Amino acid sequence: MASDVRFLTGGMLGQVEKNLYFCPTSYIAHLITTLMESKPMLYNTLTRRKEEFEPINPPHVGMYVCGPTVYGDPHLGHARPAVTFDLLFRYLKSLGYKVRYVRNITDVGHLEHDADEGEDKIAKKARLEQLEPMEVAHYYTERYHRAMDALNVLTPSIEPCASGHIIEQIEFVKRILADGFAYESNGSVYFDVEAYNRKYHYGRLSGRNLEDIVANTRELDGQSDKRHSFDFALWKKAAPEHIMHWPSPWGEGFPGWHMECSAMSTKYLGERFDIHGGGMDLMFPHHECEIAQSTAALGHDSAKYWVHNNMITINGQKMGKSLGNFITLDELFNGTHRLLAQAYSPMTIRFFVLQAHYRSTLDFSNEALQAAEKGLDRLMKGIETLGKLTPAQVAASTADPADLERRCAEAMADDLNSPMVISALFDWVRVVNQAAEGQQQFTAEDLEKLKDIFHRYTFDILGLRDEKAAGAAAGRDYVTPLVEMLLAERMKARAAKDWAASDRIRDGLAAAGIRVKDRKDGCDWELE
RNA sequence: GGUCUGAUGGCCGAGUGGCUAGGCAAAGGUCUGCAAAACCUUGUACAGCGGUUCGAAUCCGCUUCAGACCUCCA
Repeated sequence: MASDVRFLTGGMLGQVEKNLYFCPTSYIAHLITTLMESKPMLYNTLTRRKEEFEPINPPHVGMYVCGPTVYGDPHLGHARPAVTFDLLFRYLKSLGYKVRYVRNITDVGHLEHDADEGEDKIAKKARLEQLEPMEVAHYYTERYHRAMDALNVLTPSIEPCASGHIIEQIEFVKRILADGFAYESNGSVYFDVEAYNRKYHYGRLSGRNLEDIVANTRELDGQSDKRHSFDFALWKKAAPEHIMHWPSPWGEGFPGWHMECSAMSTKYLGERFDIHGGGMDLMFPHHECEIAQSTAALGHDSAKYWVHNNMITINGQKMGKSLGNFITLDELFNGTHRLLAQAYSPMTIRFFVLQAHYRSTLDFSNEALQAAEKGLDRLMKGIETLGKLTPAQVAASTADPADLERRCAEAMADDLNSPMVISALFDWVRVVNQAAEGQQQFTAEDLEKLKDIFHRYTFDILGLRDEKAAGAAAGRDYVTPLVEMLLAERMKARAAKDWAASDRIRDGLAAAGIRVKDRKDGCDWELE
């Protein structure tokens, strides 16, 4: 396949042309092979450009993604990073990498309103519902897992929770203190941003510098233990009413929010790892602080590529808990929300997310979801049709499946362009449908190739699932004999031009949720 | 106010110097006894104004509008 020049993109061809004049044929072949094996491109927030993805330690890839804070039901916003990084996880695995994917569960340390004065989110929920904090965390972690299963999001390799890594976090804080980038104050430990900024650059991920941050951070009112308003907590002293606290060298307390990610990514992926992901809204301050913490403790960068997914919006505004405009995944699946015209299946949601590029905002609307639902249906039906195609007795196929493979591979390699993959698949659904009508022919070999490509990209990489087929399979087996019998009767009636009887059977089946599809040679049927 | 993104046809949404993205919706046609399904055909869409260029939706400048972050958020 590497010798096929059609696989080359414009830029590649340019390089080939430049060298064409001086090179022996074998070298050109080598060049083409090399270019064909060029690495996928991934947008790195740190450099603000697409970069070739090269793992630090191939074939191993370490990926850390910020997971949910488990104090509420998972909503549509959570589906975006989950699906995005599931796509990346699946894609990297399909390329042959051995990926260790760590996605954390935040069950302590995440404060409301103000990073230093607010109440812990889990603890607040526990207080309001009179539950043990661990009950709250467990309940919503379960809910999250169920939603992720429904969305066909693969379980990460490791899913550590913050409360289970207090010791590691304390050790991490000690390292930062020892390196002189933190200070203890009244039982709490704060990161010394100024000291850090003298040696490194605080704000480089989010494109800020300390002066901007100083100018835009409100002044301390004198009540705080912090030296500067922009310093952030590594360890917080627990107030007497606080219900979640652990012993530490600085007294009873709990870790700062940003600490868990630094400690757990280092523990499971090492001091240097490949990918760190999360929502764009976490860039500042969370990821910025994480970089500062890790760099302060380790003396160097920890993550090589920072990947951020954009937000899902509703009426152009970010969908979020704090704005109160979010729709939970359960509500979506059941259609129980005032903004929903109907229920949407988990695969519709997944497809909806995948139809937009992960770095673009994606606007929620019933129209958009309904379009996704129908589009997904078309794709699934196309794959079903493909499964029923029979090879033609021809020397060559009328279309080359390699075209689909190339388009899908190029799209994925170009910063996970799932919309382009879907677009290519749709183009080929048309080809498949044409083949079913006898307007295209495929050799047995090409047919197998085509099936493999469709399955690999649709199911393995995009992670879609044919819900209808799966759900209908059992019911279909059950009703098949009866339906076949009725359809045989209908065929007889049609042969006798008894249209009334024919339509009576068809209408009856339709009422039972069975749609009859007439073909030239007989008929087919499907469950609605 | 600071930093950063974006504005694409009825809707969603790719693309980013010359070549049809795609889906949904709509219209016409083919097939059919009629439907359904499928297929074919149909949309001079790139916020506005300038500039660069043989050529701009794509690059540059300005304007308008929208959004994100700067306090917790995926």
